[in-house]
Amino acid sequence: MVSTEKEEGEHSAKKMRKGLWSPDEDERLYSHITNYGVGTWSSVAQLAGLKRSGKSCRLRWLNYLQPDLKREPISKQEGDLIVSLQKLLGNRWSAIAARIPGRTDNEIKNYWNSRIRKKHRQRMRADGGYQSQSPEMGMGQAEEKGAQDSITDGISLDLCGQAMSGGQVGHGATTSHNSNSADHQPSSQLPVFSCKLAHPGVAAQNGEQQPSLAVPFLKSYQVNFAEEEYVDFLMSLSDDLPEI
DNA sequence: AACTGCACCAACCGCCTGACA
DNA sequence: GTGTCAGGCGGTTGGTGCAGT
Repeated sequence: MVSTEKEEGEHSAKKMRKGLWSPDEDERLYSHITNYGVGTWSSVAQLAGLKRSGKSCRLRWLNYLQPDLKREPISKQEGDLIVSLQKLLGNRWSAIAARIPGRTDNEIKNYWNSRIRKKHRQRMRADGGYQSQSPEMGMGQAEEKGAQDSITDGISLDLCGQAMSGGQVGHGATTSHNSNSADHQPSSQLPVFSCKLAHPGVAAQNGEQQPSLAVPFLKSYQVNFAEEEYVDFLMSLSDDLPEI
């Protein structure tokens, strides 16, 4: 676990501290960055008096200390958006995070991985599972593929109406525009998916640097789909996406 | 009460890329 | 053209808390 200051002192002065951040370290890093900015991360670590690598400081700032981070758990709407964007962009967590304000790539990655595990376990229980896999496989390719299938199913079932800043993905019943509820629609009715999903295509095509969070959405689509067309539409968007 | 399995989360590791000398 | 360094990214690991047995 986290070594104490005394233990640190007993080691080489140059030895980098690892493990969980203490409140004091957080305070040092936060006040340094808010007062002086970042500059280079290695200098931040040095100037803030932290025995941490620049990488570690950067990670702590981006994933925890940044003032504009959301603290509440990922909502169902955000989860749906993550699923949709993962389908679209693959495991490019930073690209996905750039489209979900207040969320970090690490947070999204953790959410995704736990979701994959959950879906996969449900599937294993349901149909006897992938018995050819070794138990220590972890999140190997075969396991992930099985889980991906489940998640594709989840896209068509779980999406619900919610305005996001820049991107919207939602669905309502075919015969009704009342889609405010986050509950699943009855499966007896074919749902219609509405999708307003934006991406930075224009800027990238012009060779401009992709903005991180400030202006992530420069082009949008707003269409309605039957359920079986929805995933195809998301996939087709990927052809229009620039390499990010 | 003790144990076990699971979910969640924070952080590290290794690799890649771009900037710069 | 090449080497070095810092930053960024995705994958993975380890710790913690909670629920179930």
